[in-house]
Amino acid sequence: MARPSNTEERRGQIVEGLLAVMAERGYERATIQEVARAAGLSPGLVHYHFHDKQEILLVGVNELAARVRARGAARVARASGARAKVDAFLDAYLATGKDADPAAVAAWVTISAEAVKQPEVRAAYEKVARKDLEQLEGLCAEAVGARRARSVAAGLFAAIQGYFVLAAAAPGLTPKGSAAATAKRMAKGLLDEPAETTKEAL
Amino acid sequence: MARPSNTEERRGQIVEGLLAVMAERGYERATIQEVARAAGLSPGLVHYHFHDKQEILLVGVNELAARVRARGAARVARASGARAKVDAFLDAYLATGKDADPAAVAAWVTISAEAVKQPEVRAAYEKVARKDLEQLEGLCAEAVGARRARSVAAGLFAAIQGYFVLAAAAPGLTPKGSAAATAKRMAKGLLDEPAETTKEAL
Amino acid sequence: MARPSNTEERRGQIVEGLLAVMAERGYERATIQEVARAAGLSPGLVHYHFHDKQEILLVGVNELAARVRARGAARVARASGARAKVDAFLDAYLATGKDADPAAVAAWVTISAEAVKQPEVRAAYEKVARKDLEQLEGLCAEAVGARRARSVAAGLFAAIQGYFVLAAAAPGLTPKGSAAATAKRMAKGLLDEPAETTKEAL
Amino acid sequence: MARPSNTEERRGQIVEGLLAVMAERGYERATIQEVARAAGLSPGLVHYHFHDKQEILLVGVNELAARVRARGAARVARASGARAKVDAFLDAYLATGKDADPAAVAAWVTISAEAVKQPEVRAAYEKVARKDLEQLEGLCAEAVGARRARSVAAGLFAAIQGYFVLAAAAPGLTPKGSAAATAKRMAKGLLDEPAETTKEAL
DNA sequence: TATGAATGAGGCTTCATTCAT
DNA sequence: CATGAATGAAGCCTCATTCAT
Repeated sequence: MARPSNTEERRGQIVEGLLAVMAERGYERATIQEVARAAGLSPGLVHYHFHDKQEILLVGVNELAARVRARGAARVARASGARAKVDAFLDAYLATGKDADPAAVAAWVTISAEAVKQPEVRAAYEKVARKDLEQLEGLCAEAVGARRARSVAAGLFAAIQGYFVLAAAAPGLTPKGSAAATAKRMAKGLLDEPAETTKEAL
Repeated sequence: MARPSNTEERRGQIVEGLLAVMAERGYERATIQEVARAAGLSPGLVHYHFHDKQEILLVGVNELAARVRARGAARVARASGARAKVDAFLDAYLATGKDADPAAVAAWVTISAEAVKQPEVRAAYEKVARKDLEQLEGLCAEAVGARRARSVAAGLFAAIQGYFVLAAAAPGLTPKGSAAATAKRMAKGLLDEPAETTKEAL
Repeated sequence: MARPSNTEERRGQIVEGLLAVMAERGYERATIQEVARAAGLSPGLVHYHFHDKQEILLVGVNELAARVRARGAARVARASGARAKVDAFLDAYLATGKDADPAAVAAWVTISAEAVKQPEVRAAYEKVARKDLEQLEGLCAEAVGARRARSVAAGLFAAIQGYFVLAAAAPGLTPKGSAAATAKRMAKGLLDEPAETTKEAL
Repeated sequence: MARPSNTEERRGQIVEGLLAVMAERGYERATIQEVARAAGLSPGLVHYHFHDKQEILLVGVNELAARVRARGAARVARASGARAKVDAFLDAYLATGKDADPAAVAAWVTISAEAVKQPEVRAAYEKVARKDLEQLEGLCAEAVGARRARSVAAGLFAAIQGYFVLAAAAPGLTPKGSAAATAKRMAKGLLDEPAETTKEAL
């Protein structure tokens, strides 16, 4: 008698719809109409499953983070040794070729910009970013000690975010395919650096 | 006797107004009304001096780039030696303290996101980014040769952009004041690296 | 074997739900969803038992009237003497303390306003109001004669409606607990007044 | 060069438009489109001069109150003697014939109902009602002393509000033209009543 | 040049009602 | 009878842009 709920499926569709539209139009210009069309649903239904547009975005932030995180976890698990794990992490985030997901990168950059203005988005963004950053920090700490791991991980994480921005906002500006390799060389430089040098730099 | 044109002054005011409002509301939500108010002008005057809103943004992209470039040029000029010049460049972009300009950073991150969607903005963004990147590449080439300079400069430039994003979108996530120091250590690692290692990485 | 119909019970629940929600949100803002929730039913069921939202309201008008009328009838029956019966009537409508029903008063005021715009509601409102008014008129006629009873009853009835409005729309404006006493004093003045004065007033 | 502001004129037109539409459709159903049409303006202009629909209503509350208050003040000023002033007050509010304003009464009843639900409207409603009530209380106090004036004035004020409701929501229910006369007889009864009776009633 | 009112398209959101299950 | 998802029509509000003065 009672209908089986399909809410989770619908919510998933809608979130995917927003991420897809957002990747090419941005958040503000991703109209509910378009999101609904991308999801294959009627516009009214979007607001049946979500309170407002922002709520879709907040779920999207977590969805996007979960996606790359899954890939990262798998790669890191397969690697052995602290340095290798850091490299695996960087490879996962800066994947090219078939693992690359330009739409996801574009959506992520859009989300970053929304985080600048919308406190709720900022909180969600910061939360997932913090989780990823802390994982990277943990990997770095194995190689370089907890004290230095903080800034090293932050630097590598910043490089990742920056590669995202440049890939989405200025394609053709950076050499294709060099991101992961360069990031790994950055990691090598930061992690192999003798301690005394570090002190000077600080 | 025609009164002297104040168009350039007005245009400057308007661009500053947009950048200021955009830093906290984003581009889409920066209304012409607010921009005009921030500029101390009337709304109608905005469209007298600019064809449309996007035109203000395009000028803003260049204005923002020019600002940091001026600081960068001054610092680089004062430095001597290839490595020192690269460090000066990084210091200029990742300045903290009195030289820091959080509003400009927020506006820049917003512009990056607009560049993802608006071709005209992307073109303008890419142009100014390319100019900065090429300058950095030139500095790196002095230390490491033209062949490797491309990817090294791109990596460092990405790190800068990433630090911008994190500063604006997730303040408190990265250690305060570590950006410039870490970036310089990245540069050191990339530029001092023996050539053979590079080959392997590639 | 068909299960026994629970239609009347369900209709009653739904009407109560509407009155409850209407008391704090008004008719237009009382959504079917909320009404259903307040009734402990599913939204779809509401339109199974009622053709549309207005039909619920029309039943609600009568329900609300019946409630106070029951109390009035009981009190009036216990009183003896024309004046005492009028007082009992006023006491019933302007009850305070445990007999007071602020939600019902708020709902009633809302209904009055709906009656201004919706002809069907006006008809229902007018019908139940007329019935109450005629009862009061009958009581007054015992004391003052049919000729004068009409306007006297109307005045007292107006005072009741006015106390309702003020209680719901401007709580704190009128002295607490004075309504019934003052209304009874009004009744005394109107009913004991010598005939000749009346003529002048008319 | 600077355009002369016509904001006050426009705001007035819009408020009149809302009151007019509200009188026959109620507040919720008075769409901005209709209000604009009634005011002879474009819909967009309404939100140029008012932040939102509620703001128009709040101004309308005061406008409506000011209107009747002006008439009341004039009548009361012309009367001499405490009792005559109270009668003048009642005549002003319960005017019939050419002084009657059925649309204003309908709008006022609608406002009362809105006051039940919207706190901001309630505050505005309470404020203007309090002012009128206090004036009436002052007039009553001259006749009956401050102690009793409070409840007497409240009772008469309630009767006025009740006559409004009945006139708007159930026209034809109360005898035409009897309101002012009956209210004045109520006033006579309440104000001439010997003190000892009052004590008992209290 | 300058002002500020005016326009109108378009987006988000709400919600009564319907309907498949 | 019952559920809850689905629909689609409005409505409020925003805002870039235009224009009379």
